[in-house]
Amino acid sequence: MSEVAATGISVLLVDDHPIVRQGYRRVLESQGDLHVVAEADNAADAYGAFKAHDPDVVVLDISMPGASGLEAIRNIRARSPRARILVFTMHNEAVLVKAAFGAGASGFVTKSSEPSAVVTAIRSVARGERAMSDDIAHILAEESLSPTGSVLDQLGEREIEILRQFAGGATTEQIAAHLNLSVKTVQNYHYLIKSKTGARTDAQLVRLAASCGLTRI
Amino acid sequence: MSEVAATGISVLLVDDHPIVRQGYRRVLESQGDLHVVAEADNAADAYGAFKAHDPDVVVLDISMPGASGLEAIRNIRARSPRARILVFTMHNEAVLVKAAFGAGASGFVTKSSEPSAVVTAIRSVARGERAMSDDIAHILAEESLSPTGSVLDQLGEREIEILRQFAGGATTEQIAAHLNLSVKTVQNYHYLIKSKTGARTDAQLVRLAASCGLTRI
DNA sequence: TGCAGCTCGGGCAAATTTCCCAAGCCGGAT
DNA sequence: ATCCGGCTTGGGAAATTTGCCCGAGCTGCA
Repeated sequence: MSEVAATGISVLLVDDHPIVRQGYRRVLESQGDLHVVAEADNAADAYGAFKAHDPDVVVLDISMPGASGLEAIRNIRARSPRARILVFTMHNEAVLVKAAFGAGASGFVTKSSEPSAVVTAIRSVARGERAMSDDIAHILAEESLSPTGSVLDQLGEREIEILRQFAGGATTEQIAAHLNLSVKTVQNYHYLIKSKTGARTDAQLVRLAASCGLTRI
Repeated sequence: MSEVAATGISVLLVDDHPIVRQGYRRVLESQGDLHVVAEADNAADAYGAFKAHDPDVVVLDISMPGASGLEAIRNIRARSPRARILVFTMHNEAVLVKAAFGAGASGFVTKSSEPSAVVTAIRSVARGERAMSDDIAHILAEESLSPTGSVLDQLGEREIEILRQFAGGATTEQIAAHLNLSVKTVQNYHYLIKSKTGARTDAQLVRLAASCGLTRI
């Protein structure tokens, strides 16, 4: 592994937009102590690049959600528990942030942050510290004060899975077949999810799922 | 106005993410002939910055959709018909592209394009040419061949309005009350819209509406 | 004039949603 | 060990909605 103090901080950049990667690369390299040693344009390639270059920090954008971003984090951490991963995305849902940290991320910075915030966060993460941008901290703080946590916290695993598929456009039959359940059970879940979340309409459910990063539109 | 050949191309950068702007700025300036003379972080400020700096090209990102991006384009073009605007976004829906050109954009490049594509597009647009990235051209070409144009083209005004409200989360009753229609009529529209668009599920309908910019999530 | 398409709504069988209920399971608290 | 609570799975029955067919009034256009 690299000696941070001696050689600076090596960074693996994961983002699905080439131009965005190039931009970040320039911003980071202009700092002097940050070196982008590799790039990947999708979650699947991220681990290969990580193994090949053993960077001090992985800066992972990925338009998220879906789960591919989270999977990439888990993927890397599962095999290299030492890995430092900084999530850098335009999304700012509390659920997403929690999920990212839960999956093993060391930091979470939104794109609305000052450019310097990313750089600072990378250095913090490289030192083994946790890091997040101010807006994320506020959102998390706000959320921890409100009695009602994230909407998804009220839902069980099965419910979340069914909500995801439903919001993705699947019919009740398709979901039932997919999960090996009776149509009736899926219908009941559908109803249960609506009551739990307070959604009165399927459309509201879809919007909810989307705003929680459960599905991308 | 500036002499392109003599002074290079001046660019106004509009993007809501500061770090992204900084990245683009570096990428563009490294080209030698491109100079970022101003930045704006929202559609509303874009025109002010345009008037103040009279750039050769406006590179406009804006997370879109909504309409704020389109409004910014119309806004600028309405008062400065000479303005060259290059839309640069991660969205690639045909409807959005058409809307952008319809609003007066000169070019449309997606973020999935090669970095060089943006630079090339900026130069083309500065010369007064139309420009678009390969993927956009393919999507438009594909669409022009399919008998079904944009999904929204098949829908009447009333249908679109009902679809918008429905996708926004309104119940059938609310829509009926809002538009002074019988619930039955709204139900019939709901059904009609589904058959016309081929959506089999309410969720699919919402996604469709969102992808057409009919509703923001 | 006549056709075509949008808007509006009735009707009715079939499907779905809405609730209520029960049972098995599992983990944590007593 | 036992009980409680929550998740998961489904049945049942009434209430609604959907899927499709229909007719009527209106407008624009050939």
